[in-house]
Amino acid sequence: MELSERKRKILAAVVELYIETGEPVGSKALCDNLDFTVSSATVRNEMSELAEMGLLEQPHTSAGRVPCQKGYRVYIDTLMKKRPVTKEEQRYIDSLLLPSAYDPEKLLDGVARALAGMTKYAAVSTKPGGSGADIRAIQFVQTSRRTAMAIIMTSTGTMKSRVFHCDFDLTPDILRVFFRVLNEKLAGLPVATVTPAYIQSLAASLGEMTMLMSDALMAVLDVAQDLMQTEVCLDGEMNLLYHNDLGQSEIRRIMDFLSRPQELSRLLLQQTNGLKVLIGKETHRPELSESSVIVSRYNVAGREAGAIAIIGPTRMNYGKIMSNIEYLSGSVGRMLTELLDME
Amino acid sequence: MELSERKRKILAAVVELYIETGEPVGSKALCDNLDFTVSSATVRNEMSELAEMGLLEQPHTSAGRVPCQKGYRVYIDTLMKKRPVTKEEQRYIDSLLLPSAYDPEKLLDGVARALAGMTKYAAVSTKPGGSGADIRAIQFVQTSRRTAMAIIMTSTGTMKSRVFHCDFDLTPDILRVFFRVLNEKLAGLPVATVTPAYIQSLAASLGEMTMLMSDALMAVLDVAQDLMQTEVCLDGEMNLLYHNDLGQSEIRRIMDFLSRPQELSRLLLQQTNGLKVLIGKETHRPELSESSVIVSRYNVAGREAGAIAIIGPTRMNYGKIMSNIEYLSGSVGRMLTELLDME
DNA sequence: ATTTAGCACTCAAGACATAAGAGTGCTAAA
DNA sequence: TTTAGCACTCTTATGTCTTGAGTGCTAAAT
Repeated sequence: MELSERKRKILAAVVELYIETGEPVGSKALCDNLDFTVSSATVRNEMSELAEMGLLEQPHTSAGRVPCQKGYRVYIDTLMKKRPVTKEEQRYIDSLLLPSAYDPEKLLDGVARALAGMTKYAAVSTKPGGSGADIRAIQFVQTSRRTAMAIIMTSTGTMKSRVFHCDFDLTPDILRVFFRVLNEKLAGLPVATVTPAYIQSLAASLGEMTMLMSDALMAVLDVAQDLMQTEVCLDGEMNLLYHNDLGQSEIRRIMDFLSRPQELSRLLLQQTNGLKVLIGKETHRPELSESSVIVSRYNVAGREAGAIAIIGPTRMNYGKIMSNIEYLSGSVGRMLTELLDME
Repeated sequence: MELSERKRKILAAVVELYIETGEPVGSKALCDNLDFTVSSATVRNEMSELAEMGLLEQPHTSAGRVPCQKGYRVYIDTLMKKRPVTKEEQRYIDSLLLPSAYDPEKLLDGVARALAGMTKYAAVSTKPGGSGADIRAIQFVQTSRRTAMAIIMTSTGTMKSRVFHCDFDLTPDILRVFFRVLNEKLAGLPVATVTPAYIQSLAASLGEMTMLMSDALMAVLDVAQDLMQTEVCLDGEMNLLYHNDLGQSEIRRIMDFLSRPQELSRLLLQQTNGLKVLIGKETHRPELSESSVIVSRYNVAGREAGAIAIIGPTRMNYGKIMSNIEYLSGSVGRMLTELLDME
């Protein structure tokens, strides 16, 4: 069936009214919200056809219509007018990000917090993966008689550390050896190089020093693998509690999903193309079959580096939130790119 | 009124049965759970007196009795038999903590996670405060042309960092100056020494280097203040969603409280004396007036260093949880003390 | 060929009544 | 002091009725 201009307007009005009020919208209420005048009967006929087309649905016979997932999809793709971010919002966002502008680790924490605060939904951000980063330096600092901390700094300004324990007393000299050997061998290499196999072969090549260094090597391997893992920042999960279109069990399912960082980051990073909206089943995650995800990849130096997203009920103000996320992800990308360019 | 032996037994039985089932307990059901035989009428009389004394209450006229907060208090103080941790539980706890045994930062994350996993309530732990720690060393690592990272290591094995930006290009030589000057001035001092005033005076004493170092100084100050702040680790907040004696709004209030780390840590750290149970209003926090907090201070080298706690509904299995927390806090204290002794 | 008015129909939600069941409190006997 | 017995209370579940919102259909109007 064709989607006439009038149907499009009616669909848009239904979606917008429903998003605003949360109540199923009836033919009468809808009449008052159209920019042309027709009787409620006409609207009823149109709505009934929209329902047939699978764009609207009725909670029960004598209720108004509610957009179903396909309806939202059409609305977002072809009907919605994007509301640009206001100057105030821009200023607000910028002011939230500025304090951590020089630290990529903290920056993405800040992004998640800002996003959660602005949208009142659950917000996620992934840190720019270690995949592209090189090892800049490896530091060792003694923390007690037999323990020390290995710290890897990367070219992207990320830093990770791990405390490790040796079966012999450490001395500044030993630490210097750790430092010298490992920086000699690893500095400048991509983090991804440091695999268990690589460390193994490195250990083998050390001759009589192998024993001395094995704990340090394991620690460095650990840190490197930590660095390789995409880290996700989560904020505002409890915002979900305040939306009463999410039922108790619905909330639980979302929270369950949010508590699995690998799956979460996979969902976000398999998206592409900048801004994307996943409505309910489009997420292909049973836990999210009644919620929506708005995700935007951010680019660092022209390459997709990470993603930021919000998760909330299907009924949300897409226009506003999409523009917010888009602006935010642009800002983050720009900031990170600048950091990189400053090298 | 006196609390006769029989009343004590009845109170204990009511509390235990209620904790187990979650249903108000009636006189008849109670008869079957007493280690002596009396008629339900007798029990009724006793219960009615316990109610008068403010230890039990009735949700409504024709319902059984439910312990009220004072009732729980008496139960915990004088009636409850502590259930010692089983060997299995010990092994389980130990296995959870061992991986991060050498890293105080991660250890307390692990504790919160373990506690949340075992108890199915929301768990909190505070990291051993920087108050007692000395600065062991300050490292500087360049992260881009004009940014660098300042890292402070403390005597307790804690490490914090901050990226900062300078208005001039950094060189290895400049970083070496940062390193030399700041370690000379600050290494060995208690972290608490590094106040804004102290940094100010330090800056003043640097003569012509003041300009060069001001960004680095501010970063170090920032890190030091970060270190001084008690950090709290939170885990298992969403466990609360699964307890149906907590209503929607109740959960929200608790979550609200949990999201304010300063208040949370204050509540925990103002407790003393090892293990403590705060029932409802005893917390003196309106948000927690219907929940209980079980908190245990842990000692490092004989001094109260931090605290671990769980927060959940008033109706919880105090016996089991108290012994778990006690064991856990003992373990943590021991581990941290060992770390310290290894210096 | 559309659009509209009118009307019968459906269904959810609220109000109200009723019945069942759990548990108490009281009284009087043991 | 304890217990049996019984009346009483209050919740919860169930069922019925009513109301109102909103639809779908039909037939008239444009």
